[in-house]
Amino acid sequence: MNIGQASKASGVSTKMIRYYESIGLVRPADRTDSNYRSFGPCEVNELRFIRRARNLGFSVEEIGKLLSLWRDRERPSREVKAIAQSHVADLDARIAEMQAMADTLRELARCCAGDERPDCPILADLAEA
Amino acid sequence: MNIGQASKASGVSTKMIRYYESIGLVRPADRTDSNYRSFGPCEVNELRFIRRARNLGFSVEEIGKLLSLWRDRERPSREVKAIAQSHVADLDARIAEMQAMADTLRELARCCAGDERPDCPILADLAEA
DNA sequence: GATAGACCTTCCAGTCATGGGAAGGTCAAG
DNA sequence: CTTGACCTTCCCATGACTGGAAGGTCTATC
Repeated sequence: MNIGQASKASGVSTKMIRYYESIGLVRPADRTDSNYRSFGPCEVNELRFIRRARNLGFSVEEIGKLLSLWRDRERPSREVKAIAQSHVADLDARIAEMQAMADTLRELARCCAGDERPDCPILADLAEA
Repeated sequence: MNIGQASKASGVSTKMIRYYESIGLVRPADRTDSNYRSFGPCEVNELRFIRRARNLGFSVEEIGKLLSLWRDRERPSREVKAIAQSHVADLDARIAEMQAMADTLRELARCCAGDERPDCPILADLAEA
């Protein structure tokens, strides 16, 4: 399986596969005689794992930890849960922050006529708040 | 007023003031004989405006539009409202995305014993979903 | 007037995860 | 044997910053 096929099978772009290898997130792939990367089902599974973790918003650093726990059949689930929970806390904090922004802006927009007149509470707020 | 004082008065770091100037978000500041930037109350107000807009999550590009509308006393509030509403929609979309991630992870973590045993629904999900 | 240290200047590099593209090697089908 | 679809490495760009080096300037004190 070359990199293009591994990409299709895993849903990770070829660019990203090379990048993950370059930063050490995955082990360097085997090479064919002509220096092409060669992937087996095991490597493709790892790439899929990475893609799913990215879809859940984990950083590459967190994924590194999750991967090594995944590879370790003796890992305590406690460690995985801790990473997940800290990530959830992180997500929640960012959600709350953005929610506050959206609420403020919605309120300002609600008070804005939104017509041809220049009076605008949104700009007034940005200028003087 | 030199850049350090303008920074304190506006809450925008000196690095950022220079950056905003370099990308053309604000007009190049006047210079003293010794080539120091010189700011008046008007420029400081613009910087404050920018800081508040950033706090509401507007991108630099959006802030550029807001600034030029702010400078234009004849602007129709419609245009400002449109920018604000499109930004709110953007925020809402990102919030929904992160909320979905957080919900999924919370559910997975809830099902994870989080003890010394290796069985972990979080890793199982990442590996097989 | 010398010196210290707190400013200022420009420029260059790094962050994070990713995409784009150039220059060149390899492979399979026609 | 050519074509075109792969692959390789390399560097560059993104957005919105932060950090630092090298060097000029200002102000206060000795």
